Amino acid sequence: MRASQYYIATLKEAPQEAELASHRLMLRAGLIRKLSSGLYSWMPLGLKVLRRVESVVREEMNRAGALEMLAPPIQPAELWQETGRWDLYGPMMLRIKDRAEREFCYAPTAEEVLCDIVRKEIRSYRQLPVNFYQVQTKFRDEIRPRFGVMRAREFTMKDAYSFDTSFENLQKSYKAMYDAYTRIFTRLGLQFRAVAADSGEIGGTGSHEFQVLARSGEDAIAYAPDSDYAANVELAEAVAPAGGRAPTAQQMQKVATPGKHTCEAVAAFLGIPIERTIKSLVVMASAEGRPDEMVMLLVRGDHMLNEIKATKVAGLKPFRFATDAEIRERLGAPAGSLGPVGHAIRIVADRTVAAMGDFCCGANDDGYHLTGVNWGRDLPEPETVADIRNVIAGDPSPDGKGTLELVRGIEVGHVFQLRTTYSAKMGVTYIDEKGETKPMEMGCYGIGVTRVVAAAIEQNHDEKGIIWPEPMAPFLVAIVPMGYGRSELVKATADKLYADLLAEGIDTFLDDRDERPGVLLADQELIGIPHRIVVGDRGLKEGVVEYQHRRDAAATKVALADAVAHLRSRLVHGNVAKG
RNA sequence: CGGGGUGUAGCGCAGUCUGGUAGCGCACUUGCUUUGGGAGCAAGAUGUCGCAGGUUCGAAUCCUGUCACCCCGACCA
Repeated sequence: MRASQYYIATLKEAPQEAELASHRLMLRAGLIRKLSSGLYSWMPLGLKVLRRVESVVREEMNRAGALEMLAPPIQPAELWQETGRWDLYGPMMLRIKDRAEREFCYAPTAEEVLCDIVRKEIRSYRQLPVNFYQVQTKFRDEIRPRFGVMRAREFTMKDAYSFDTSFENLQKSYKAMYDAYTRIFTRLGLQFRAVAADSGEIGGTGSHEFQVLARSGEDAIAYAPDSDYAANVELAEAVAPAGGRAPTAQQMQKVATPGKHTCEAVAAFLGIPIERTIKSLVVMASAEGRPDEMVMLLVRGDHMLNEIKATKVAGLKPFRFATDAEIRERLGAPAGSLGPVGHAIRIVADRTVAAMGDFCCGANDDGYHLTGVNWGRDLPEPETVADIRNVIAGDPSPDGKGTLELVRGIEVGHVFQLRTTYSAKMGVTYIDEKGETKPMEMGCYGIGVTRVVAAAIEQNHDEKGIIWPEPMAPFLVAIVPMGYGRSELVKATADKLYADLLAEGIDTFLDDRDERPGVLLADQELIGIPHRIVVGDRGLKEGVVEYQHRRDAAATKVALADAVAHLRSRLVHGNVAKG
């Protein structure tokens, strides 16, 4: 492609709304433009990147035996009512009505539609397994869209749905998708990790997320460097401390802690390690049909409550944090001075807390804390002991191999074993060898295609701009002539090289714009085409052009005659294709 | 939804406190010069100052309301 026939939409300065590096660079490089909150247009250059990502995804999905199809993004309410998700999905779902006042939604996902297709189409075990996928626009009316296409409301998702005759076969399909995802993200040149995940509202049993590692990631991942354990912090198990309960050495004492309302402040004030303090969080649980019950959750002072884990404790689904007024009324003290001693509300202690001795907690008296507190002596043993905290770096790995480290990640893919959650509700059945009707075992598998683009930039950029991994680069090679409009020799050489590279099947960009060299080079670095050839009179005098990879610190001279061969040797195998 | 912030030319911003008829840089148009790291000179075009109402002789500026967008928290590919 020649720049003069293309649309280069680079910006010197990014619009002020963009904070994150990938968002700024996508706007500056002219890949996307915002239409409205969470809605983005993909400009020609950006779309080219998106299409390249899609093509890798398609190739690997097809290779794994999945079949591409396409379902409408607008779906009738009735299907969603069958699974109950019309009500469950809430405001995230964009609902619309047609002229006859019939209700529809813009699909946030497509389990129902695929179930509907399969229940109508597939009758026999002989037709199974099947795995249908599509690359389709989804809409989720996010509470807070942000970071450009990273968390947009409208986005492109590759979603796949597998149907099997048994759990065992589902696991095979699941494994095939897991492996396909691994190949996809590997091929795209991303640093990522597959991690065990919470399956969330979508339901089902097993689930893994594919997380691109990036400091700016919204998710926290725990992994064990000494093993292959990796899990989202939402899920990562905090194991009970080894060695059991700490021995008792102190008497319980009430001490004044004026104005100290956080564990950190209390620990510093009393001169004790924060690991000896306990944080008391008060929630209101509203289990079915019963009035709200106040429950106190205890985690160690330096630990964080994990709300997802806490929700899994019996009787706590759902819960909300108690208001200050509720707390004062029942416990007679404000939130910063609470503790489990001396009242009758239900206590849920984190495993670590249950193993503590001589600890420090609030005295339920403003300005006072208790020290030297011990379970069984100063207060009853906790009613419930559970894992309700986030793991922290240094915690033992749940698989017993070494300790955990934490990194941040961007979730670009998610695979689920749905089992028969949907198929049972929607009557997605088949007839087995014995003539019996059974629900199909279902799996679903998503990749945020548009998010992959943002995540790749997040992981591959420098102060000058984007550095595309070759498999998703909009072009593989950029020819930057110094004085295309002034030097016949430069023009002729650049044109010839351009033609030669195209003839080799190498998707090449020739920047033939009548701009100053600084502009061309700066744009080039911003756009991030991986390989660059500078053609100038200066080099041509010696019969050379300059080659530089976007990651190289400096250019190297290459004889003009060898330029094409040189590039071919630098390109990653398999990436040569006409664009 | 709670907390914070911003809306002035395509983009980045000043002007608002202290009302007086809208400005800077980049980009854009024309011409000349320049040309290996975001050019120089000259001339030019571009604004319902987010929207609505109010106060005032006069409002970008003060008041009231409203909308949009962004950032921090709960949701997700």
